[in-house]
Amino acid sequence: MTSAIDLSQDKLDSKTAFASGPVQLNSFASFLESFPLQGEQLYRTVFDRHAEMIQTQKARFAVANLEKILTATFEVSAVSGFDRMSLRDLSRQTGMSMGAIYSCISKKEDIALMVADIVRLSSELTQQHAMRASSIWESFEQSIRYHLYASTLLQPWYFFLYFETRSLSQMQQEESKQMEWDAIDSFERLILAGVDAGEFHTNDPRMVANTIVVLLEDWYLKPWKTKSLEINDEGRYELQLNEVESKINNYNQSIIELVRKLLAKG
Amino acid sequence: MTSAIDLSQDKLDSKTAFASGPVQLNSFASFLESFPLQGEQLYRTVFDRHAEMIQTQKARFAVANLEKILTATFEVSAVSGFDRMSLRDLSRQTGMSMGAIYSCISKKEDIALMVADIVRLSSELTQQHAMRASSIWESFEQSIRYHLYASTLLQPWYFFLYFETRSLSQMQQEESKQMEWDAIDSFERLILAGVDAGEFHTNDPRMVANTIVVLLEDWYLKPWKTKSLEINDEGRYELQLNEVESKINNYNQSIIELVRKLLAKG
DNA sequence: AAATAAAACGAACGCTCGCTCCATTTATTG
DNA sequence: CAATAAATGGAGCGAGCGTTCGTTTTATTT
Repeated sequence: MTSAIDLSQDKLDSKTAFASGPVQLNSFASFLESFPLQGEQLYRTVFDRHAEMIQTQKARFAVANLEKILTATFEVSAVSGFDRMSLRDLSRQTGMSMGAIYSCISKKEDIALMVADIVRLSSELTQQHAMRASSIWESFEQSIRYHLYASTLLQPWYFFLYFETRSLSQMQQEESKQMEWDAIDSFERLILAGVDAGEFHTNDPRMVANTIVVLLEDWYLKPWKTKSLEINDEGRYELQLNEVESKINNYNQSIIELVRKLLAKG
Repeated sequence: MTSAIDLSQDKLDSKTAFASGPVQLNSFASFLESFPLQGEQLYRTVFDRHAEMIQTQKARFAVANLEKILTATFEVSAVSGFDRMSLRDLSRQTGMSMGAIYSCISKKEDIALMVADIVRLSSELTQQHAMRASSIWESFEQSIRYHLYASTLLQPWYFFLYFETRSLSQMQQEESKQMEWDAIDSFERLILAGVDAGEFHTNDPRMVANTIVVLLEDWYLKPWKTKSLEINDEGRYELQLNEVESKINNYNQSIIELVRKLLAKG
């Protein structure tokens, strides 16, 4: 299903994994066909980037189990928090034994580390993409769209990192904060470029940049605001892809309109 | 110091406690002189509203200890989260024995309950106040100002509730969500009234309302964005009141400007 | 000053946690 | 088929948890 660029190799080098073609932003559907961090590939990436802490050798097994573990983690800890989730809960929820779980991780904290790593990777992809646009305004639109698409697809991951940062080491916590700074900086730079080019006008570029970032966060932190974004039992969006597509478009359009007003001249 | 409307009674009825005079919004300084949920009065309110779960009888003792407990809770759990904070941590931080702590609470969860209750109370005060303004625009300004003042004074409380909701019961979690809905609804109603009156124009009143609420949340969730808002050892703002005053004014002004643009006609 | 009540103390209890281990069974691979 | 890897499932470890309670200290009243 979906993209399925399955390279079918064990221990794939993580750097080459993202040399895949450019991500398409015409629609969420085309994004799904080109974005690498999803489905089997997503968990394979987790496996590749954390091989040293994983005892299971064959990617086939590890990938399947990592999917179970992470999915269950999101389900349980969205309600009660990561700290309150015991590995016995996790064992029950995944249907795996403690032993099986501990052959995919070396300690509980590893789960949080994996999530943090993937979100950071996804954010890097987002940042990289933004540099490709031809005009400033297009760059704006693409960047916002990419943010929305990626954080919709990886919503539980983004959500988890935001609320469970404090389960990570201080250094990791700082890095998460830095991700927000980077996002704000990046939008601010765009705005300043637009002001210099005479396309925009604003007295407070940082405030506008901050507003955008905060609205983008709101999208994945409070999915209940735009309801019915629940995923089905298999964690797929396909069944209601049209619906998701239009929700994203609406929210995207709202942000764009808002930014347009905030940066209007005169 | 500060307001000090000390009624010096035990078991004061909680409802009469907030019949105090109207809250002043001319400046943060005048807000501090009129807002009831601060200093001794704040902890007395906690005591009054949770007397049934508190063993300590004399308000004098309970109030002093509640202050220690809550202050320490904010300090510890801001770093490591409420779940990771053990009552032994709390005992160390407060200098109180386990027994002393347990004569102010009946179980750990009570601490989170107390915080949730105060934040809800503060939000209610905010909502009530907004109804007093004479013009729509004034109502806007007052409401935003009140939000900023209250959430600055009670920053650790608001912050704690946001990040530790999942330590509460499902019902309490729903109530917290409802608080956000109410805030958005309230701003949306103001906007719609302004549109009807021909003062504002917008295609998406809810988006504007949501943006305001999210920016107000950002203020107390990410104090590091506007730095140097740290309170001193005694938890007071007085030493740098001028600085706080101008930070709030700046942020308030930024929001107002933003809203003005978003609701501009033509 | 003595008597009474309230508050503070902190060792101890029962329990759950993260984590390990291992004999056994099941699946995969050469 | 033999050899290797994965998964099972539960017993068990020590640590640390929230909570209790008999005792001691402090405060208040008589």
